[in-house]
Amino acid sequence: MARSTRQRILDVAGVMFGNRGFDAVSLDQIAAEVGVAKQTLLYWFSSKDELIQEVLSETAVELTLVIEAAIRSAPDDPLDRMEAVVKAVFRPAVRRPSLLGLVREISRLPAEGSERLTNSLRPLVDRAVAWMTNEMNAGRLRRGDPHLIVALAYATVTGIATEPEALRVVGWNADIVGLRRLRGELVRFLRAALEP
Amino acid sequence: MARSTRQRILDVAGVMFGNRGFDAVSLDQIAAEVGVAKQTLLYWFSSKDELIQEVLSETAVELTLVIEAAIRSAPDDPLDRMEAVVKAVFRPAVRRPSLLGLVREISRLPAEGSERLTNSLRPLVDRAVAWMTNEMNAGRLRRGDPHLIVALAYATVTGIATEPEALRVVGWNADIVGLRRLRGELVRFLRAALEP
DNA sequence: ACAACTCTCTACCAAATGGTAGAGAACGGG
DNA sequence: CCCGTTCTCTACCATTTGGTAGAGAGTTGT
Repeated sequence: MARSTRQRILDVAGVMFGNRGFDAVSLDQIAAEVGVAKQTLLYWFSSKDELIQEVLSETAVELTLVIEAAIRSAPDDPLDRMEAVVKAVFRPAVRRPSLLGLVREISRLPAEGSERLTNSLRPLVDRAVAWMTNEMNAGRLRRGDPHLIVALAYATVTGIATEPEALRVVGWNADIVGLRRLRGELVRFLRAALEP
Repeated sequence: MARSTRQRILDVAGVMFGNRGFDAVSLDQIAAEVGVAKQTLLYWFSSKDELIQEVLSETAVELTLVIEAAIRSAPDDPLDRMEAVVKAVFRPAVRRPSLLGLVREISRLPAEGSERLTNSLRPLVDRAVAWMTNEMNAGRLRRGDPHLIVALAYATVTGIATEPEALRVVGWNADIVGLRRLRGELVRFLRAALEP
């Protein structure tokens, strides 16, 4: 088999935790989905808590890489740059809806566990805040509290990507056309919200 | 005791489900928090599923009332009206952070259960979409797909109100000053996003 | 006073949970 | 060939889960 057992467990656990929540998914269910015995999970990860820790830090790394790559190759204009980041995150988030669902799971984890995760994402956040402050001072973004604006933009993207129910209520379809329209509307929404 | 046992159970269950998720909370824990035996819960609600159904429909009714009251007494200008609704939702949502957390819980429930809930909220959504369409045609709101704009505004409000972790990462404090600043920033964000 | 009803309790139960102990297959290096 | 390591397994365990059975206390209507 190409991917190692450990990696397959991480992948499956990521999807299941992200979609249904940490407590709602049992080790037996994950094992069944992977196609191994539960004890194989406990060989690779000494407990359920360690498993989700690994899943979360893998997710954090993945998101960080995607975002940083998007920033590096993005144009200089702040709104174009924001658009590039949103599009970069949107692609994997839609292909794997559990991705951002996992990030949201953090707030439900015991404090010690979530601490590590938020710390690993903090540099990214700090950079975003500093960058936004600069652009505001340069008059290229609407003025406001950069910390809260970053949080609001994050909340918008994560919220819309993790709540298929809300989208279903307004009659949205998850086909390719629907996805493109959603992404376009999301980008325009954020552009309007951030324009000076 | 003033509030009936049934009502106390509903209140406690609402808070616990909203904060920690349906599967993470056991009937024993709810019963202990209420101060009764688990079997008292099962006397009032024949199963855990029925309990959360009741909690959710109570939440839906509460939200609907709050929003409709805000709309009725709101000014005519669409942005002012939107601001009135956001402020009206923000107050109970902050006093009881589980409120919007519960709404998010819907997407993790079995389809049949979430169906009823989304149906009970649908009239509200339909009215919002129709209203937004009118205002767009009158040139008083930025043009766009009204369905998706409604979903995006909802995602922003719900996202920001249900993710204390995200706010902690950007150094936000949950005191009264912090709350007012957050509410102000949220309203300005949405205003900017919706302005024509 | 008595019957009926409302409400909460103790005592259980089968199933599922996260986790332990340890056997055995597969395999590479000496 | 054999020995140690890596990996996955079967068998088991204590605890917790949602849920049942039924007793008994309090209240109400007649």
